[in-house]
Amino acid sequence: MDMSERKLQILQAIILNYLETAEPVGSRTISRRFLMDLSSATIRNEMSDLEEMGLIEQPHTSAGRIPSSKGYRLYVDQLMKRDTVDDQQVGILMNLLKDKTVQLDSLLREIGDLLATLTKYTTVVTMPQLKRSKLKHLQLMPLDEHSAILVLVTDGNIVRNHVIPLQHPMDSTSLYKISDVLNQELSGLSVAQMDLPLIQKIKRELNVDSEVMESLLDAISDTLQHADDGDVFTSGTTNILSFPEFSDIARARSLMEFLSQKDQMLHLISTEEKTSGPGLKIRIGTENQIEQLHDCSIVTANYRYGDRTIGTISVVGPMRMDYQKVVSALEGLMQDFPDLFFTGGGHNAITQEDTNGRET
Amino acid sequence: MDMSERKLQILQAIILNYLETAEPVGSRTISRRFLMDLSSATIRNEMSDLEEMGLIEQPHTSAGRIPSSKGYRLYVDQLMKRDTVDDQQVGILMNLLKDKTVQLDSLLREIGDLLATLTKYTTVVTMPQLKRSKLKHLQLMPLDEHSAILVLVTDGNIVRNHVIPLQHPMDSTSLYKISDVLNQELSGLSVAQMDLPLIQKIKRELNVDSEVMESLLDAISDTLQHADDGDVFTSGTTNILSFPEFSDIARARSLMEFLSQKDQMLHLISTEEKTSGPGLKIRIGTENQIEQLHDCSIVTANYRYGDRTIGTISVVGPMRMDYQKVVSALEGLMQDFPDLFFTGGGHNAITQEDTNGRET
DNA sequence: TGTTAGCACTCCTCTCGTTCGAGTGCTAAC
DNA sequence: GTTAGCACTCGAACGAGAGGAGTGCTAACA
Repeated sequence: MDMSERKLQILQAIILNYLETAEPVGSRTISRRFLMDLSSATIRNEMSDLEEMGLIEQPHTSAGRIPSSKGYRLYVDQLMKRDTVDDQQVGILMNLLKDKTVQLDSLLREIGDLLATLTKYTTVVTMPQLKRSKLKHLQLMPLDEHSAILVLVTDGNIVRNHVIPLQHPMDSTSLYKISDVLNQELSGLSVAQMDLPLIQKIKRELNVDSEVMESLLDAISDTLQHADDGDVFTSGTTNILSFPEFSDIARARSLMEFLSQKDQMLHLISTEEKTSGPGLKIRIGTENQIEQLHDCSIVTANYRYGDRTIGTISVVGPMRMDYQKVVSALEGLMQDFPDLFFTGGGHNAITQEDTNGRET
Repeated sequence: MDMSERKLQILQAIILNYLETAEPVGSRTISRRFLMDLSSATIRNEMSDLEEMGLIEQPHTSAGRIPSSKGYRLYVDQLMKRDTVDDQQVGILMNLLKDKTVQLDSLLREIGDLLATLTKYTTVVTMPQLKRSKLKHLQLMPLDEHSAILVLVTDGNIVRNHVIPLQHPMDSTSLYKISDVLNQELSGLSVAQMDLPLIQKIKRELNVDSEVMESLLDAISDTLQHADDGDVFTSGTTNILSFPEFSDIARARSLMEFLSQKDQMLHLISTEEKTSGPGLKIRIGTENQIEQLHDCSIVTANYRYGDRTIGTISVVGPMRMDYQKVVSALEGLMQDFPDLFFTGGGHNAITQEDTNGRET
């Protein structure tokens, strides 16, 4: 079956109306609100075709139609207007953040909050993983007799700190001295590179013989190896409760619990990250592998440091979500923070990994 | 009307049964399940009295009774068993945390998570405020040409960091030197004490004349003054969705949104903090000032550093909550971390501020 | 005097049938 | 190709009625 211009108009009308009302859309509604020069009967025929193509579906016989995952996919890829980026509030608010020298993690948090309030959906931000970050500066600080604090400044001015156990008390002067040496040896390297062999090498080079020093180095290396805090920041989860598709409390609960399980989210989104190019990535309904997300859509942007992707910012909402608004917001964000995003792709940058959706 | 032993038994039976079922309790149920030697008619008479005393209430004429705020208050103050503390799982799990030298804030987070999973309610932990904390150690670290990082270690090994703008680039050696001086001057003081006059004094003492130095000190003082991050950590919010009293999604939403507004929570709980003594504090239903919490109860423990209260750990649940379990869990916690809590009060430490509840 | 059986009454909840209306598919006419 | 008309479907809304849990009151009993 071929795809006429009119069919596309009708599909778009259904999507628009369903976005507003969250109720199945009937032929009459479209005839009155969108295509006044056509009768409902004509539209009925076209809708029948659209259903056969798998772009819309019928909850039950005597109901209107709702868009399917495939329908939304077509809308997002071909129909959606992509040029209204900057007359959003985004720009104004973003500018507030832009000027300050900030730490990447708090910037990301603020962006997450902002996107959640702006879109009224839920945002999920994966924080940069320590292991993949490069060390800028390192500093040992005295804490008490049994421990010191190791402060790490990495890419994007993120500050992390860990308690390091001490075999024997050490004063701040010696801690400073060690810090200096370690800085020379380690800064510029990624944390993942700071493995045992490297530490051994440092030990040899420094001709470390004192037991104290040796145990300290071991403790540091141990801490770095085990510090894998792929943190996830979520904002706007309560927005979920205002969508009619989640008026069933069990559904709402299952989704919210899923979103609050950091490890799961991390796993989910980090698999996405690998597959996607510079632009936005949209996953619609059943395109999501995970059961709980089958009636949700996720729009994801990767953020970078230098030329490496180091994390993602996602907006999660019902499949019915206002894709245009979400995409605009994210693209506005990407324009406003060119240092944080790849900006190669431009308009046609929306990518889709593989169409292994499970529509009928 | 006088309060017979039997009336208390009946009240307790109602509370117990309502905790389990979340449904109004009838006289017949009590006669069968709790007081088999009394007929339902007798119990009806007693229940009528209890209602007149305002301890229980009737949702509608032909329904059973549910406990009122006042009823729960009496239960908590007089009836509840208080001795089964340590056969809980608490102890075992807590021990995992106890050994390590940890930072207070992450310890509190873990405690919050633990209490939420243990009680199946929601926990709210207010983090120590920077202003009220004492400085242990301070360190400036180079970041880039325009900024340095100020790392503060305070009471409880909490590490905070702030970006400090620099007028001119400074190398790490000079930053170390300044750190040393500031450490001598400031460590041991509370952050609130580090106000402008003190900074001025330091400037004079150091005979600071260089513009660079002066602007740096100003920036530090400015940062400290404006850093008021009374953070709130919440865990187990989704548990709310499993209580029948919040099966109405609007109610659930209103509560969850309230709990996620950090500033509001902070305000709410910090007013509690002032009024309460060493032990646990329980606020039941309408005893809460805030509308959204009128059918919730909150059990709060203050935690301390040295002899100052610096924050609170609260469990929030429906008014029907299992007070005994929650109190046990919190008291177990307090026993396991004697450094973190005042342990003067002991058993009768539950306090109540003022009985301005609004029961009929 | 306290306890209990009995009974009328209330009122919520559940179920079932009915109606209503939105929407469809099909057919025939334009 | 478009449209009017019509029969049909099916969910949502409504109301009546049954059922049941629970109460309060009264009268009898120990």
